Amino acid sequence: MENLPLHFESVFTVDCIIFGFDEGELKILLIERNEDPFKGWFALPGYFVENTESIESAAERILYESTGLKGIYMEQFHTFGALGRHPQGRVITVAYYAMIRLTNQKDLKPVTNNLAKQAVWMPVKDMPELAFDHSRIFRKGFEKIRNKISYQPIAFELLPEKFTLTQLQHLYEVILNKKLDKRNFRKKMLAYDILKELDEKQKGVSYRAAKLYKFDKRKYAKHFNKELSFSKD
Amino acid sequence: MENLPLHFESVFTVDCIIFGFDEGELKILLIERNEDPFKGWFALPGYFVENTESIESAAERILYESTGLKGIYMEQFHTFGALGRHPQGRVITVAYYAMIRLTNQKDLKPVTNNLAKQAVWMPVKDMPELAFDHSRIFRKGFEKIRNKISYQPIAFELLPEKFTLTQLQHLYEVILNKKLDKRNFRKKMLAYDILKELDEKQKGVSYRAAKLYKFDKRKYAKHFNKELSFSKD
DNA sequence: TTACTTAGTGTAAAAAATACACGTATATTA
DNA sequence: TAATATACGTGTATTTTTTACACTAAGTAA
Repeated sequence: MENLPLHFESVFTVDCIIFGFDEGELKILLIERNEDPFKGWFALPGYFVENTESIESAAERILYESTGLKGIYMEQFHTFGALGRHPQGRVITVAYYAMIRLTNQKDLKPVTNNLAKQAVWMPVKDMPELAFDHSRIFRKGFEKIRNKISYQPIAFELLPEKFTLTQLQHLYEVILNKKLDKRNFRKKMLAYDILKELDEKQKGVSYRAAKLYKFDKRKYAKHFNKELSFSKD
Repeated sequence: MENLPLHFESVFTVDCIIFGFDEGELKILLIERNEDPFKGWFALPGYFVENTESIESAAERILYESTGLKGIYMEQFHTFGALGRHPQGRVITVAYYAMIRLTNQKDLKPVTNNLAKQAVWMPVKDMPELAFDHSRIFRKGFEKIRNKISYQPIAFELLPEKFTLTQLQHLYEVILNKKLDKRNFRKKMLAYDILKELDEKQKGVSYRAAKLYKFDKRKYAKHFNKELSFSKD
């Protein structure tokens, strides 16, 4: 640390768009701020990055502290550093998105701490205006995902481990905000060859039960030449 | 600036991959470092971001200081913040790429200053190992471009203002690193409807001269719903 | 005028995306 | 146990996009 010109230092943070899918709705995790500035406003979960951790570690830590979850698909999508985005001074923010499985929502206890009065799962369609420039960050991240999902199936982490093709289609429809054709959707999804058909059917529905499928990471990696995991910076 | 927890400050910089296309080769601008660490190594042009400028401004400034050019297509593509990427301490780097027109290369005087002994246009195919983790940054940026160009025509800034379709095809071939079919390439490129055919032919060739075309920003914006310019963070 | 070099062009085949409808299985209820 | 209601699961024809492929035309140079 001897030669670095320290007068160039800036405060910087990680903010996270944490997506969940519950009751047929796409939701994101927001905290309600308990401190000025923007006291009482909703904001993306975020935190300062320590000088002893990588940015990914910081993002993982925030995800963990916000949801108690680890090992989640997470992707850095943009860094925001406009002047004036924080009223108290220059702050650089690296933004990530993550997708998590909301089925055991009971296990997920959104944080309450001195900064956050409460944390809530907010349906994307009901999003209020957020603190700082977080609305803008959200829009940019959401657009990225919408874009990406069109050519790369990345949404499985949002579903329960076992899911039906109809559930998967509903998820796509919510993210893309349009109706999809059932037969074409299934054809295309199966053609990706990344799903494993199970010998099991869904339970507890009052109509013909659908087959369950699992996401197959091995096949995914084979076809998309990518691991579904953190990238190392 | 009153309440920000300053002990979270980090040093951070912008690095730039500046592409040029010259003599049928894709090149990037590198500086040869004149200072430790990595004295004598080649590195991406980069600099510290001041607390009084946005990240984009810093990137523009670096581009200007490295090449004397302004108003160039530039895109942020990733932020690198691994521990240990700088031997003297924690440094966060926001990476951009830019594409510039190398035809008036005489006007471009790569910087010489105390940090940089010299600046050179290095053919991508001859890239040496770079200082810090710059090789990795370069690979990531190059991959992004290669990816993007496949579905969005962004390479015009590399060509002279007026160019032939064959020149454009050569550029694509160099970036994608594969031969393309002439008829299919032209068909597809013209179908984008972003080129303006000029009433003019190339000069000074010892064979049949080809028609010249111009990139049409208006049409581009119309089709891709995007301005070819800086985004404001 | 001839030789040389690149420009410029079309069509057929294959692959991918889209549009579209009905019989089947299961649970519920009358 | 029969009727009803609900979502399941499937195939084909059409259109669009992508790919493969080769020759004549124009201009320069000798």
